[in-house]
Amino acid sequence: MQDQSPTGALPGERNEEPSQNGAQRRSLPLTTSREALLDGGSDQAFRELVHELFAFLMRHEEIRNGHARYIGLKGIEYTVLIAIAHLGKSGDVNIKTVADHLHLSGAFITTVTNRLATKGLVDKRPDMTDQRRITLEITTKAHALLERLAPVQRQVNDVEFGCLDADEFRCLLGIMRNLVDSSDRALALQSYLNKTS
Amino acid sequence: MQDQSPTGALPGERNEEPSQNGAQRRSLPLTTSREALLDGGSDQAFRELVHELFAFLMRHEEIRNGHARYIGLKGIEYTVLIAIAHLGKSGDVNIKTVADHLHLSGAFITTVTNRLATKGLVDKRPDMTDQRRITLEITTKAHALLERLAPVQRQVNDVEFGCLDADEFRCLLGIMRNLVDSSDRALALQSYLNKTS
DNA sequence: GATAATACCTAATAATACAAGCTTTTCAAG
DNA sequence: CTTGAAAAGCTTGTATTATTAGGTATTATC
Repeated sequence: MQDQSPTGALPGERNEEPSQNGAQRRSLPLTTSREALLDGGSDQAFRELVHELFAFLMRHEEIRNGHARYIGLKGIEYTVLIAIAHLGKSGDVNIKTVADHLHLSGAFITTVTNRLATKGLVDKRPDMTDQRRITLEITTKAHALLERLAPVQRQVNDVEFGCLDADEFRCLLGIMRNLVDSSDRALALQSYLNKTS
Repeated sequence: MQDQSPTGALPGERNEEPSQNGAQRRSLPLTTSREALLDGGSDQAFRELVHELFAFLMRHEEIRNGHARYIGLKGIEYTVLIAIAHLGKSGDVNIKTVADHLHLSGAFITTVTNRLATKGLVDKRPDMTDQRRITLEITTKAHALLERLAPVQRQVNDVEFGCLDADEFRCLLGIMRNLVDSSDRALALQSYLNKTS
């Protein structure tokens, strides 16, 4: 699938200098110690998961960029826009809400939402009860843009997630909900370990 | 969890201008049409999956950056380094192999691997059978670096993926393998649709 | 050989994201 | 009241990340 060794020639000629070739063939240290993730003491499958995760992640991001491009936005602008719409379903949305959800800095969300406001896609109103805050809402114009995108987006999403049946979908959703929380804990641990080094 | 509306005050005052507030409360268009991903005709759960996916993705990337920082590398340098080690298990690795796997441009992989080579972490040797190609290998020094990282990495990974039991792990790995392929197909469809616009 | 295609490199450029410092507002303590 | 700390958001400057364009060398095809 990766077009590995497309030369297909002279297989016997590899590794003529074994002294140079030792490092990466040697076994790498374990990257998890959890029983459930190890298979006969090997973390091979876990490593593969991590790599597949990254590979999917990059492709998914590129698909997002494509959706964005279709309606004249940068990838990150599209991401912030739909995050505002998404978070808006369960309460008022402000800069910090979005920043926390997307795990980006508040300063960055400020600049992106300003760009979106200039384009008339996001409405920034001061919060009634706390004048420091800005309430973010997507506009009717943004809604129309998302309507225009939807037909294409549906087709692409149907292919991207075409491999999922209903059970796998439920399974994946449950796992992802948990992974977000456990990742936050892992980040906290990591920063603690780095501090005490 | 998101510190939504921490003011906790005057809940009755929201939405005093309903005319401004219509857009984001209105129902958004469906983003998938697959039966298996819809729940009573609603794509709400699917949307949530997409958002959880992104949220996890950002946290996972930050954890990677932390691993990288621990051994004095940039996030992308660490990523490329372990990709070379990973791909090296199933054949020779060259610039294009890595670029395809990570879905980055060959030019970018060139600059990153050059940086890694300067640091003595990657060995770039011309391929025996095709002199245009460069065979990439991680060095003994890089191996030692990864050994040093491993103890910390294990602890952090154990927490990050602490929510997975053996069944969920198997399930997730299977799904991810499929998702990488289906994403590639989705990207192809997207670029086709954009061309015919 | 001539031509096309591929692999890689370099340089210039663009997109992305953050840190530091600032203003304003809120809230709690005096 | 008022004073000070903390929080929200904005501005500016900068670092990182990644691509595109243009170029060379090599291989494969006719």
